[in-house]
Amino acid sequence: MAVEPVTTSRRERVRAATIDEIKQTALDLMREQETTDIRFTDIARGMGMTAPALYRYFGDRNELLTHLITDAFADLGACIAAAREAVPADDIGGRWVASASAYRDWARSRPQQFALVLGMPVPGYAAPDEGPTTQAAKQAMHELEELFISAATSGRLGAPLVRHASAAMAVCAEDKHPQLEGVVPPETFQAMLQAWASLHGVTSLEAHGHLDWLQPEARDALFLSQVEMIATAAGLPAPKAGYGQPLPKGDGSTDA
Amino acid sequence: MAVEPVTTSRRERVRAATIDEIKQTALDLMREQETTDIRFTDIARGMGMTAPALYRYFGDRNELLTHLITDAFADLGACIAAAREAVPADDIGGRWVASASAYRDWARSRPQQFALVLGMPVPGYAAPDEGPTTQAAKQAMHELEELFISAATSGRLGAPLVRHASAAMAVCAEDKHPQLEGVVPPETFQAMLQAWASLHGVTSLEAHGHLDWLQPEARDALFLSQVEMIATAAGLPAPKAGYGQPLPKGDGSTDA
DNA sequence: TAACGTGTGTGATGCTAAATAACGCAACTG
DNA sequence: CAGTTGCGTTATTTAGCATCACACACGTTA
Repeated sequence: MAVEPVTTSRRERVRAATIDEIKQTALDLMREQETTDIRFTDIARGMGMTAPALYRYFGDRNELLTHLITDAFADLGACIAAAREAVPADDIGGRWVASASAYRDWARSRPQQFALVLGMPVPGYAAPDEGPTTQAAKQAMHELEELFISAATSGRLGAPLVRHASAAMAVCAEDKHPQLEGVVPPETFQAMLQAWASLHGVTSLEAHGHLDWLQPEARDALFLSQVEMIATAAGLPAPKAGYGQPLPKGDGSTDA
Repeated sequence: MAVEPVTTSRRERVRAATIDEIKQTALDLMREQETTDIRFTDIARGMGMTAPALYRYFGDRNELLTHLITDAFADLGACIAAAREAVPADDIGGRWVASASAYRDWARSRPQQFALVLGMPVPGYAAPDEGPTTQAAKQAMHELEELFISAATSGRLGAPLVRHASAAMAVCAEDKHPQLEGVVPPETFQAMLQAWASLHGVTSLEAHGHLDWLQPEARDALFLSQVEMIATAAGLPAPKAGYGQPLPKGDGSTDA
């Protein structure tokens, strides 16, 4: 930890801090106003500045949103990873429940950011081609893949409920994970995608308010039973503590 | 079919046609521009009118969007129902595959409308309290419920993969379907919600482009295997034709 | 046939917010 | 102490939502 005097100039550090403050203010406004449609004017006023000043830091509104999206992906991935690592490595089922709960809690505690990354982006927002969003989405999902890969390599992954996979699926699996040929069969790859989709489905419905007619306890119960269903269908072992309680929550501490 | 001269005046009919044209133009623009953020100016120009004229028909942009949302719900429900009814009533599994495929096809063929009803609404759009959207969402989902209810009442619904449901879930189930107490046990109600969530998940990921990295054939395979997984987990019988082909597609003929 | 009234569309106008331009200020540099 | 660079400000332009006052057209009524 030697002092490196010139790697980052003072100006650069101040600038980085300002950028962070802009992004944080934008997120705060999103939560306050319950929308992803934030105004440069409001962000600036929230910081005691005027709108044009923000253009020194972001070329336009799209650029700010793109940064928020990539940050959100990284944060989601970090939350999932943290929740997973908080459970002993030999408790695959426990790690699955922890990861899934982190996914849900992240979405519930930041519905706007969730919409930003996994819903339809803000109107007028055009994702850059070969966008950071796509790449970052893969990275976030990789945290879930990690779980399946370690389960498979340690031989603790049972056969999925759907035991057949098409040739196209096998090609895609091999294309995506060439190093896992033979270790993770196509139907397991398929089951992993199913798990992601099902987890995303229940999370998405809840985050967007489509389950509001259920009592909160019933929503919790639905989520846990969904997690159990997914695990069973994917061949993941049961958690050692059972499916009773949501485990330590990965709440919003790693916020972008 | 007697001629009823005065029930709807000529003016009223012309007005209704104009309203339909406005909504259709708005939907066309959404598809063209691939966004839910449509401008009154553009709608008007597309009809050879000017923007202020639209305010004769809709109080403001929100009101138009609300109508589009409720229409979309009705259309989604109609597509699902049509696909379901196209399969013999005794082929529960076939009806499930048809319904799920209709759900997917509807979302794929109208990604903007899908985002409108089941994603996060347009920025700046505030859903009316006790909104038509919530009520219409229930109605659309009822088309899926219908399947489970008829399966259960005819005794062709097996036990779900997750055989236990919490007390809160049981309360909600009874609260929602008081007439089905005893016929549809809480764990089946829970399994139905799981099925909806899982179906929505894979559909949502695909509609929003998060599965674009898969080959189209692999996406089809993933969807079908997901449908099979859901059916198995929910206790629905297998379709008589097997899970091989997507069945007659409920494509976009009932458009709003 | 002529006057009237309702429904409908238009141009003019206000407002808000994104984005740009031109200018002033402060901090570091030699 | 002067020059450079980066940051922030006050105009200004542009675009779109929403409202207003006015004009036209159609159907009705005298």
